[in-house]
Amino acid sequence: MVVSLKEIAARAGVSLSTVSNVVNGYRPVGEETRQRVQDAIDELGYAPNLSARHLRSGRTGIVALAIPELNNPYFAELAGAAIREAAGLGYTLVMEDTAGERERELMVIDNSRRQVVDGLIFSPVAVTREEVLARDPATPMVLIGEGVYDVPHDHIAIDNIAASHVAVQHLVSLDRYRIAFIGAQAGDHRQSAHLRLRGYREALAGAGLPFDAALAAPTMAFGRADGLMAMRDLLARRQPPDAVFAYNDLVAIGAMRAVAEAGMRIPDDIAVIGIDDIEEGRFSNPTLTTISPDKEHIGRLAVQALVARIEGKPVQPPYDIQPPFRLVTRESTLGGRRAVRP
Amino acid sequence: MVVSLKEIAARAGVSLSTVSNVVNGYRPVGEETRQRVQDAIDELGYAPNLSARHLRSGRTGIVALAIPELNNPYFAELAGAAIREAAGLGYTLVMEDTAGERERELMVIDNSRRQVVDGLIFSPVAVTREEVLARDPATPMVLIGEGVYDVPHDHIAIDNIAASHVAVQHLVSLDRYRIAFIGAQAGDHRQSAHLRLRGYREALAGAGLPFDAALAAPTMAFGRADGLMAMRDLLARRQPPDAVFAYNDLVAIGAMRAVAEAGMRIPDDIAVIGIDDIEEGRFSNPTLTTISPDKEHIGRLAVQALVARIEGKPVQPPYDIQPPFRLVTRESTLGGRRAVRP
DNA sequence: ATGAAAGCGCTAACAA
DNA sequence: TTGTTAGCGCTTTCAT
Repeated sequence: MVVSLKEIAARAGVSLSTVSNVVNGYRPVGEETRQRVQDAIDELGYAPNLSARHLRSGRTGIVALAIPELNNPYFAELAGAAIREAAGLGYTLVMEDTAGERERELMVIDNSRRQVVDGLIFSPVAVTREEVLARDPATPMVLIGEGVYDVPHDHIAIDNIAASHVAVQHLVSLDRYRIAFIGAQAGDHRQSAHLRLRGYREALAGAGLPFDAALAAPTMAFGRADGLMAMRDLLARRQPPDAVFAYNDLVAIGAMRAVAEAGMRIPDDIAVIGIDDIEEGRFSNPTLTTISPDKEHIGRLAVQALVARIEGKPVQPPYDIQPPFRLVTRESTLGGRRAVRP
Repeated sequence: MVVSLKEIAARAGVSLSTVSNVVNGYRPVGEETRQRVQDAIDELGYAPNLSARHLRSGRTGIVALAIPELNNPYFAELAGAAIREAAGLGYTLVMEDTAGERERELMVIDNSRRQVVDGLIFSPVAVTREEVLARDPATPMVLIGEGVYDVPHDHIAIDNIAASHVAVQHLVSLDRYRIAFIGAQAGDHRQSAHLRLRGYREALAGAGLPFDAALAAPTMAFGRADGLMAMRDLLARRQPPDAVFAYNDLVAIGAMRAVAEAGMRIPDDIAVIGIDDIEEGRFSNPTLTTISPDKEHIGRLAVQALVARIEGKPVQPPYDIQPPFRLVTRESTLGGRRAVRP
């Protein structure tokens, strides 16, 4: 049996608006009245009808998280944090999988379609800067990860260049000199592939190492299969690399698989490092050295920033937050030391 | 600018209900009128207000998928299929992560909380049969995976016993005789752990092998870390197993990690098989033999069954569907044959 | 401090 | 085939 304000009002012998006020605290209510209403609510088990509330107030209490691949554990882990934070702030988070396709991304940012969410956290892949600018800004949006830059939206992403520096420097510190990068992207979208490539080149230069275009392997996408294929190519070269910096952990895991297939050893023959610190890399053979962004932090921050916009907190210029990250060394670069606790 | 039915009606010179009818097709509309209305809709960019529609019709067009762990790639992959199917049927799917906690599961099945979803797809872990029965059946629910049995709800899950038979028989066919099972559950919840254990025992018996309780390792949960720990214990035994059947792929991967840590070889010393066929197992070292349920199928079926209930299709007794599965052999049981395509 | 009442945008029953 | 209208449950303005 569904209970509405009306039943509560009747039971407590007060008007609709009084009940509404005890529920929402929009205006003060006398202590004795409040108690009576509260009792009625508890007894009858009232819960507000969100659609009605929305129809009247214009808010749905729903925020969306649009990501390119639910399959990518990085996003799955991030989503977990975002869902929890949203729930804590009284919002429901719904996930949309854009598959990284421009079409679906456009659908997602064009919220006017159905005014069903109060805000959007979006990890863009294929969409252009112009398309983002053209968007109706009525519902707030915060960008995570891949950046579409120079756009009036909050943006949360690690410092890709700095992260790449750390990764490459780690490899250099291991006396590796033919360091490959897997995930060099061709097109001008997927900014972070660019940034990571740039960081890679800068770090090489900083270490006095030459940049060899043959070692910067482009991929179609950024999954395990892409890493596998790129690494096979690299290994087929006359001079294979002695280390690999992968765009992300998934690519790194694919690359490690290719090395194993080829009967070579990690890290003895080839050291491997990724970015993301997905759980998978803590249990792979060998375990994967990686750059670990604080996913929990990113998820919470994204939701907080979005909710702040939705609720019209003092209008700030768009944030551009770079959450912390750290190097986590494991077997794929440090070798034989078997970890006791992964 | 948000456009409502009223604007369309005005622009097309017809009444509200006519516009509503061309949008929803509830009653026929004259061809010429329809065209005029459609033009207005296209020009003005009308999209229905879902909250208003819901308030009136009692339907939100939202279905929930409640799973114990977003982090488990099995569920992530399943969710992808479910989201697509839901979208195809005109529903939005929202995900809830129960973390396998009884509290959160109870929240989820008690939809009266806020009548915000039309139906629920639920993968129960901790909740009891009685708690499911006590639920207000007003909004339909379909159960997937872990079963709470003898309950009036559609249920979709592979035949756990048959799957376990196939797994164990595969190991037996490899001349393994000390076959361990990791994931034997103590409590009476998590039915499928029971069923898989039972299938394991039956298959051993069928092969004329003794059941050794020391080889049926219980775990706290079913993640990589659980498999790792259980396998370490198993390896510390005087007589370690020569094969392992793991509750799922995640557990299997943890177990494989423990074997690697111990400096033993897979499958030479120990063969490993899991259930789920998550992508991770196609790229692990070694690649993981597994029982592959048709996740796409499960996801679609669950949504279809739910939507059928929601839309009040001819009332059938609850389905109990067992989607197909198949054995996928890889290196963790077949050894050295390096796959060319994983 | 409380109540009455006007809609939010839509669907569906009732009329024509 | 089309139009009119009564709410769905709630928030919020205007009275009291």
